[in-house]
Amino acid sequence: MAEYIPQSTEESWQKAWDAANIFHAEFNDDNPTFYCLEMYPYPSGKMHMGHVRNYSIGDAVARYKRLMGFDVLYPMGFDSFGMPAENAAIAEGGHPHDITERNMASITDQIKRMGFSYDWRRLLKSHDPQYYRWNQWFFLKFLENGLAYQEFAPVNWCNSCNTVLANEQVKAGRCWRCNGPVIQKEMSQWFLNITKYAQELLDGLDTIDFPENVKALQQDWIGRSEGAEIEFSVEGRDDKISVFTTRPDTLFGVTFVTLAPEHELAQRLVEGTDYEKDWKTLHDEIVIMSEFDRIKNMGKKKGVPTGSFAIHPLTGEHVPIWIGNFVIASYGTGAVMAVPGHDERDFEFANKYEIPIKRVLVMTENASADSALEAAECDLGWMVNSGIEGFDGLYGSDAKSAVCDALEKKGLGQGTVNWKIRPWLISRQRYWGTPIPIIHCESCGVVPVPEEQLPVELPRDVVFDGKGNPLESSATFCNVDCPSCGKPARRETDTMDTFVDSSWYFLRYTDSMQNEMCFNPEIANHWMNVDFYCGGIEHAQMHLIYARFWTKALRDIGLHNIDEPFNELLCQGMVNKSAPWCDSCAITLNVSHSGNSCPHCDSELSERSAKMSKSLGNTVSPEEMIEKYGADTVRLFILFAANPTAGMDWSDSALEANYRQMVQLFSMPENILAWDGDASGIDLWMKARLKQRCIQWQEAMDNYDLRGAVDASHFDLIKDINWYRRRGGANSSLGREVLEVWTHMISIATPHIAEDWWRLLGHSDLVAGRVFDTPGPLDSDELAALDSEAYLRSFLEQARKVAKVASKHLGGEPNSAVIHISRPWKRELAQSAIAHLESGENIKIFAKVLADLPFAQGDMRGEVMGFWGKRMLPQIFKWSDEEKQIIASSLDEGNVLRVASDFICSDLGLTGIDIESGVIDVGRSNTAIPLAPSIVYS
RNA sequence: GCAGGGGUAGCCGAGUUGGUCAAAGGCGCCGGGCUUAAGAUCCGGUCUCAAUGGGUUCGUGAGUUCAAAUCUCACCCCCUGCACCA
Repeated sequence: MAEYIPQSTEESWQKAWDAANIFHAEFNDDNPTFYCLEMYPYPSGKMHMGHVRNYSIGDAVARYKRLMGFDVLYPMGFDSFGMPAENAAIAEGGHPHDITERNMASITDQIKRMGFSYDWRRLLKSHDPQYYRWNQWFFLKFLENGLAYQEFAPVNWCNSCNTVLANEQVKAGRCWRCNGPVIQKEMSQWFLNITKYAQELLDGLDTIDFPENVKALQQDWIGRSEGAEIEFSVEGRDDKISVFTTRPDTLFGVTFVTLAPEHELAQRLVEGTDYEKDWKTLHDEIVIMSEFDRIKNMGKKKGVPTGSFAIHPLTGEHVPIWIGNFVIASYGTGAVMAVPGHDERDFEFANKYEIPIKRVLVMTENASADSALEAAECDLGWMVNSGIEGFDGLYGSDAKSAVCDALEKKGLGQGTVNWKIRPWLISRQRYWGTPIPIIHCESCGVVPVPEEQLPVELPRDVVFDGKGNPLESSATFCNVDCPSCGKPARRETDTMDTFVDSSWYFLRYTDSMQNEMCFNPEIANHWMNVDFYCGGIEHAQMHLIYARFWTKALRDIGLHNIDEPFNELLCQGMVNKSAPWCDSCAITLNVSHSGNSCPHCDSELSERSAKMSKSLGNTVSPEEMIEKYGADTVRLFILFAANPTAGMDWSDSALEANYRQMVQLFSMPENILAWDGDASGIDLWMKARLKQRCIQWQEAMDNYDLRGAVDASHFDLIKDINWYRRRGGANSSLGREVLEVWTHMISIATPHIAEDWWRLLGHSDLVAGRVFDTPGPLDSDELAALDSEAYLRSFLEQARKVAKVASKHLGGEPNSAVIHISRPWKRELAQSAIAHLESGENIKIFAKVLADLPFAQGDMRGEVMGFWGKRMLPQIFKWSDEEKQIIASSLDEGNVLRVASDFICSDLGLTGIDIESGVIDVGRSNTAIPLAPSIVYS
């Protein structure tokens, strides 16, 4: 028998696929399309298990859709700009370009070894000038329509990366990439006004199939809050203070106004007064802090008075103006109307500085307006103490809009919506990214690079010394003539955030084999949007928001007509492996501590599953695993070990088990093709079972339940074949039929072995390039065959249980049995009860119906009625739909067992069985009920 | 605090339109067949008891129902994100 040696066959099948061009996606207007995409990977030098899992999932989906007759677009490429390559260039010398190309070549080899069905012709790489020129082109378009702009602003600055960061790239006050501290710095920067699309980004979430948690993350990030912008004038000055609040209904409770220390008015209010010194102290303390540290320190509320007063827009009251450390300049207007009676933070602040607290809401209707406030009452309530006619008694949104209306009439405020999402800062002071196509001219100012001069390419004559922006070291790059006036000018040296690259790559894939335009709108519209997008949850807010924004922005400059780039998003779970865990320190340790005690507290270590990571040392190299077991085994393990969205634990023993499964599968065609029998009674069952498994497999795949699909194709069918053989089946032509269908089913998860099978079946084409002619639905004969076999199997299971008990009583192994099928009236009873139930009647009145049935008359009445109440009533509900259907069907229990009696005897080790059915008087064996005959051994 | 997702047998994990559920499948473990033998494979078992039956199980407690892993309420715990956000 041939041996399973995937190492020697897999690569040749990969070459065969390649040579046959079967993964090339072509534009056919009439065919149904499917766009399957995995998140644009950064080309590190090595493929890791996360990649393997991601692509194994995507590839199975792509192959499935191809089998089902779709034109499948399934491309691959590299998000190849970014700081790791530049940092490597600084650390080890060399150039980011060369390092990137080297890494790409090596990871590409590894990806190809897995046999994924990509259309490699469409390969993208961000650092290709033919790619990033379009980033520049889009930027110019955005500049034209005002979506891109430059602003001098305080920004997040990462010292170790030497660049600014977008807000969402700052995690817990630290750089998302290097984890270094982030400080605030004022710089002139380029922004894209993503806030213009905030509402659409929020609404769009309802139209796409993203997981709930991703939707929640995006909603949080977009951060819509509805409220009012209200203007307070300042006593004795022309200045106005504009505040944003979500609670205009509490406006009458304002007892002070608070400004951010760096609010431009703050300084002017205190200048030259006694209050200036205190303000200066607070201000200086605040401005050096990162936003994160400020928020962290908000627990310690600090404030200084200004000595000035603001004028309440509706009542005209004068309230003091304070400066507080808890107000952030960049959020809203940098000023807060403080309502201590109904806001916890203001309550605390007012108490600390002895500012009056006023009740303007009550929490129950008609409650006393004078009751004391023990704490801030922050829920919605009924307005009281408004001091102006027409507000008291209003609640919730009525209260809010009444206040907004009043403000609007006076021109001092209006209802408005505030967003947490802020303009996207795209400037980066690094080399390895898309140069921003701008020229700074002393006389003309900021001049866009003319379109025909694109791309602005990255220069090679650059010094990577880790000091400042390397682009500034290139004279050839920086010195340029102004396109407008021709005088010497200087190029912008900022490059774009690399999230720009991944914001439209999926559009480029649809038409990446030309350099005339970014993509042809007709072609993009044909393939888009992405039907199935698979990747990690870590991109839930950055990439997945930017890409949605970019898609809408390109739509609005007329490049396509797609609203949302991704339809179904699947976030694959982590790949974990156990690592030492200290329960008392609550930390996971590097695997080098395995078997030792905790290095911190010396207590005993246990094991816990943790995300594979270099720092824990619990990684598994895909390369080694492929080398050892072959790509198909790794793929099978990955898909079978857990559902795509669940975390999965790496297990060497489970991997070995899957390898054995592959070995077994490999031998299947040879075994089956050696069958030399003729048609037999069990053939119908085998045919039906094959159809059933195929349906199960299709349903699972349609729901992206890859585990369920693999279960049917790689595990269940083997068991079915075994059963068929046990039941005497060996029909050679049926065997071939099974294999033909089965090969298609295994080809999506383990494509190489599927080709082995296909070749053994005598085909000269490739199964990977086929459309699957599925066996279709089950007919009634096939359903009956499934029923009778299911009945037989459950009978055997029961008979074995009983045999155990019986041998105790008999004092030895039984050698024969009498099987009593339930008496005919019991089946009739069951049938009428099921019919009764299914007609929608209440089961409780069935006893009356029963009393009129023919078999419940005379002497039998007592027994029948008793049996109904005690035994049959609960049983009716225990039967499955399938079993109920069998009972209602024409299945003849006695006949099924009689036909199979030889098989039953050999299976139970009996010399003979006697089957009694249709018998009225069965003596002591009256426990039999439909589908559960009684068995008496002797 | 708010939001989203979870808690199922030794472990992993399916199952949540109430009855198909003592609960799929995998791993582990045990027994048997095959084999000179090992591995692989095949068959069976794997909550519990006085066992063709009964008892007790699906985070905890209560409730609805003829019937609850599944529905309702409260609580506990875990993961993820947001957070003195105006």
